[in-house]
Amino acid sequence: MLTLSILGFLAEQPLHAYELRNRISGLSGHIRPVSDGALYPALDRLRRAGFVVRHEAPGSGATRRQVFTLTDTGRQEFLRRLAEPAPVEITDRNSFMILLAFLGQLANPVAQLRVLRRRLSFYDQPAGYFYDHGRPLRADEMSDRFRRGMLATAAATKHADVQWLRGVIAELEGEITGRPERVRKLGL
Amino acid sequence: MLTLSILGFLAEQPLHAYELRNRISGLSGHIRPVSDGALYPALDRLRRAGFVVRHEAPGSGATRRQVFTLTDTGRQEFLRRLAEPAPVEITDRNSFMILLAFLGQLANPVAQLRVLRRRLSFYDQPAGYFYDHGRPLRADEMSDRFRRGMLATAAATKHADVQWLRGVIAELEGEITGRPERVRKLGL
DNA sequence: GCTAGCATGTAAACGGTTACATGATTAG
DNA sequence: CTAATCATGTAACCGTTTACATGCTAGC
Repeated sequence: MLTLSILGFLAEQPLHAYELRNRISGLSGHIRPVSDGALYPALDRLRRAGFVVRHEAPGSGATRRQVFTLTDTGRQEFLRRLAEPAPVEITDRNSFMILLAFLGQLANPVAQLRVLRRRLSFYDQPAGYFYDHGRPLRADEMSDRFRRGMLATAAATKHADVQWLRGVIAELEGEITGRPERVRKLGL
Repeated sequence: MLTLSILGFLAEQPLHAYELRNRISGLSGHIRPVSDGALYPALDRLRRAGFVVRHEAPGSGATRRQVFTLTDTGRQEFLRRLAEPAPVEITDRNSFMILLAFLGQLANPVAQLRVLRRRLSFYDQPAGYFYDHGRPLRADEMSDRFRRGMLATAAATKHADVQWLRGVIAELEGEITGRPERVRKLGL
């Protein structure tokens, strides 16, 4: 996920590591700030893989900035990862949010729809959290108030997510079917 | 977090690794099933640390089960980790949910309250996700619909969490102040 | 006959956390 | 004068993922 965040921000504009760190930390709501020990090696892996190139620039302080720019293959890799996310990037909400932050960079709305529909279909399968003899327990069967709270807040989150997903999917579908019609009309 | 889940389930009853795996996977809503390569080494670390003991039992199939039982020091460690969670276990929602799943095992409601209040106070600080020249952008200032969606669903989640936290905190506070009064009344 | 479930493990590779190391500038 | 911010990095340690390895039983 760190790698995708780096590629995503660099796809917008070249940035140096320090600025990347701030943006990535902001992306998670400062819940889990990136550590330098993760960021600098990650940038070097990307450089060795040929996805970014590095060049020096003066900093606002004394230390010179190492500015990273996405290469063409880096951009291809980024778009591929956006369009074909791994299963965990769909199921894990934190990971999906990072995907969502950069989904707008996927130029094709059909590709955007594919990702959003995968997330929505994941929500189709009901998620039972606790089991008694293999049977998932319903909220009202649970004696523990904290576990009931888990289920209640999870349900609220799911509801909000599904509502939004349905809305944005309908919006995109309208734009896709709407556009060719208009083009046809204008063309005639 | 894997370690806390293991300790939590073993605090309820002795279990073998396979059963633990099922419960831990269920706990996350099957979003991120535990891999054997994480579970078995984790159990062995706990055994070497003296937090669990292992003994054999017949399985339903051919392979014999390795049943793990929490030791007294293991239970102490578990309760300590529940009562004094690391910062990331408060800020990261996934981690906090695991904490919540076992918070009922903390016998003292005052200790439970301390944990819940820490989570609530984390929500006090506003979370800006994207920045423009250092200034956090509001949802209506953002041109990207997916990023607006991120903020919207995050706000809904936060709202549900805060509502629930306030409710359960008030409930616990009532029980704490209520109980001694009744005891006093009965005592007189 | 085959797949799914039950049941336990190991090893290599990878990536992240924590701590260490350095040094200039700016605001209180 | 001191803390925060800017700015870049390294090294040890730790835990997770992924892939490999084995073998029985029950249901289709």
